[in-house]
Amino acid sequence: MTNTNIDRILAGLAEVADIEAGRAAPARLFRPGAVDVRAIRGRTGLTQAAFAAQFGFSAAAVRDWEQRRREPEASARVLLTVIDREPDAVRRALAHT
Amino acid sequence: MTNTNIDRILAGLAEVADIEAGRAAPARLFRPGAVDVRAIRGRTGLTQAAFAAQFGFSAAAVRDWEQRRREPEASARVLLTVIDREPDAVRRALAHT
DNA sequence: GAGCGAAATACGGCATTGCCGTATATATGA
DNA sequence: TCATATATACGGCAATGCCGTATTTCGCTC
Repeated sequence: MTNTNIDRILAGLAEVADIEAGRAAPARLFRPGAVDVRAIRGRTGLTQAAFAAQFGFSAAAVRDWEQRRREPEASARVLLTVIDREPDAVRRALAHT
Repeated sequence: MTNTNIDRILAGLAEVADIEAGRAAPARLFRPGAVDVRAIRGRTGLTQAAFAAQFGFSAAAVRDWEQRRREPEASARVLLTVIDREPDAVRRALAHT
């Protein structure tokens, strides 16, 4: 373990360069940043409770997100994005149950 | 606080009866049960790492789910269901970023 | 069959969220 | 004004998210 950490740093820098040059794929293609839960819900015209019920969230989670007390997990951010952009597809997928 | 707990139990039973009779809506319309992550991923033909990268999960979460070490959150279960049934819609929604 | 690399399994461990419950505030309509 | 629906605020425990790494299994070539 002489210069293993330095090696790792160099490898990391090389990877960043590769990704930026398009020679490699980033670890996570879709990196969901912060989502505006209230805005997304607002577009659906639903109350917090109804929104949670329709899309399988717990009401508590939606509350915490809109109050900015908690940040939605990566999975939740992705789902919220899909709800925002393809709401009918989400409803179709959930209706089957 | 004499019989407040008994009251609550009775109210709960009444609510269950209402829901089963169709007179009331359950707290969560879509209740995503257990999902078979490996099966869903298998249908996509992706490795754990690629699956995670494509849909915004962390590789660690996918690993934990498939090893049945952790159970995916409600949001993740819903997203996995949507991925299974409307994969193109999910890709479309995520491509915009 | 041996050897190799990719993929998956297994697990320790801390930070963070999920989720529940309840009290308070803020509309909105009768 | 009163009542109801909706949203805000927050304490608190259990559970997952996520990272790191060691080990095992799988698929392939030689």
